[in-house]
Amino acid sequence: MNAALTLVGKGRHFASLGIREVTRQAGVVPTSFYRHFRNMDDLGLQLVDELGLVLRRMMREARENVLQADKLMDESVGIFISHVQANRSFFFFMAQGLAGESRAVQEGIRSELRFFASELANDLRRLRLADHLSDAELEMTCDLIVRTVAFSLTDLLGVSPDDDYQIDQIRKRTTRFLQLIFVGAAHWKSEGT
Amino acid sequence: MNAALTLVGKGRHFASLGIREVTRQAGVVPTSFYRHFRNMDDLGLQLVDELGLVLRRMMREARENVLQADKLMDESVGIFISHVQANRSFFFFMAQGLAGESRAVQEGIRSELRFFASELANDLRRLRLADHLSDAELEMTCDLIVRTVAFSLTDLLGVSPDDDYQIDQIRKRTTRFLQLIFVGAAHWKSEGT
DNA sequence: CACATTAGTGAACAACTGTACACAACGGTG
DNA sequence: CACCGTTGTGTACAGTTGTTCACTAATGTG
Repeated sequence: MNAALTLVGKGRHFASLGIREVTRQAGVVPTSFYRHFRNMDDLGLQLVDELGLVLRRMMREARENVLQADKLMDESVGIFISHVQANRSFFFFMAQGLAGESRAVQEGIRSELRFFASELANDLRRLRLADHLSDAELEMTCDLIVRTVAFSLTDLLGVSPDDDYQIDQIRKRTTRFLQLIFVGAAHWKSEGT
Repeated sequence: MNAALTLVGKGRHFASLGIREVTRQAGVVPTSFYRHFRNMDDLGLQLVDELGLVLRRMMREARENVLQADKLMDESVGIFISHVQANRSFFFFMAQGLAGESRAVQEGIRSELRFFASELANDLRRLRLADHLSDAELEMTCDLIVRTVAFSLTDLLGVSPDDDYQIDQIRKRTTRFLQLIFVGAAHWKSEGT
């Protein structure tokens, strides 16, 4: 699994990896592959599970560090970006998998994102930051937030990890996106639908 | 190019396609490939160009059909969805390419999206729907809109094209996302930044 | 320690891959 | 018609692929 991630981190697409290639990178003979996985899709599914752990760690850190509501977004986006930097290959895999070739992997990642969104909704409720929204409205908002951040991932993975300037641009842009969404959510009811 | 698109439309990932596979699908001998493309990346780049045309057609249709501002979003999302249905393979390619293996293709698609966002900004200006926003703010809003719709693409491609119920769900959700963003944009200034 | 399970090995296979080359059919222009 | 640039063909080759099988090394439990 590490070998596959390494290759993905080097710019290869998961869908184009072969068994021999992965085992070669792992420093192991091709046949060993079958001791652990039935095929590449299987490997992908197990990677999705590990990806879930990575996302949960990120969420926990965000929960612990976001104390005042006014810095919520700056902090969260910052934590997101630092986790992406620290687990670049995983996030490459995630970005690829969303439109990947294995339906199962695709569905797995999507379900991780849904879970993330619903956890986020819980947190916002808990912090009493969305009292005027119904459950459905809050869920929609969180869904949009997660999607927006997930799309920023594509930007983030497109620039070199050392390019601090570009990364900062992405952070600012993402933060403004979230602010815009929050403003929308804050005034949602007043518009009526 | 059609052969490659066909394979992608069948669920294959572009990154995993080989020259022989594509030429086989095209009903042509492998060596013929080199008469038209240097390698698969080259083919990808030319597909991006064609994708640009598809997007432009879609934009034109939206411009012609969106007459009253109040139905703007319903109409636009509807047009988007019908174009996706009509050019499913192209949009598969686009979704894949965003996190694809060829940096050039990636950049090409991203630039198509940027262009789309800036055209959208022009249109909104022209319709006098964003008079209270500065150019930069409008651009940000349109960027977010395009991203949101692009992400919905992933949802749309994940369900069967005949599953009218699910497609309708996606349309409604996407429309609400856009409404939320518009509400945010409408109240943006008043919040201050 | 002895034993059973798990992880890794090496050789082998047919099938497939990208690419090179010299050659043939085609289509339009003079 | 003759000519030439473009597209397509057939053959060839070395390298890679997924998967199989019988084998050995490592591991942890009684």
